[in-house]
Amino acid sequence: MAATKYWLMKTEPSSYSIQDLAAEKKQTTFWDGVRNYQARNYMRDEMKLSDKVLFYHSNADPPAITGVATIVRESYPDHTSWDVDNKHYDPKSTAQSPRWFMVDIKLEQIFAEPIGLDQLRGVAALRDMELLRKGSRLSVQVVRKPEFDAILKLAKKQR
DNA sequence: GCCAACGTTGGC
DNA sequence: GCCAACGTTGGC
Repeated sequence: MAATKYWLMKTEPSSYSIQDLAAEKKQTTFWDGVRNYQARNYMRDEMKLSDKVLFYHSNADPPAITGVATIVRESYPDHTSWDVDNKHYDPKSTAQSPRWFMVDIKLEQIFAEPIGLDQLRGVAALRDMELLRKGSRLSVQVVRKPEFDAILKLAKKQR
């Protein structure tokens, strides 16, 4: 069995928050709307069942990691990409030849307190974390295991 | 609302 | 294939 990989996925809570995920019937959702090739490639090629995902709220006050989810379905075409009424419609993507892909995630835990960017920046173990790099915009990012562990530890400490 | 940092598009 | 113009992201 392949080693568990760790990821971070961004969402604007005004469009979809971790509370929305918690309110889903089975606390699962499909991660639609990604329209960036690198982020797509991560989802399509590298995300595997039971990989862990840090759930990040961007454009929030404060921007913060709010919990953890896990991959419960590996990549399949993002059907919203050929839905003309969808906000993320892409005329170049069709059911016959899909351009965009998504995965399903399931909520594992909501942190008692969101871990804000400020707090993350203060942690030595996270010095090289992609999220904290200036100009880091990618909505699906790789997280190293030591980084993931450090964040879980922070989440525990503040309970 | 500003704007730096990116990614994409399209003329050449 | 270059690169200017444009659009988007996302912290502040």
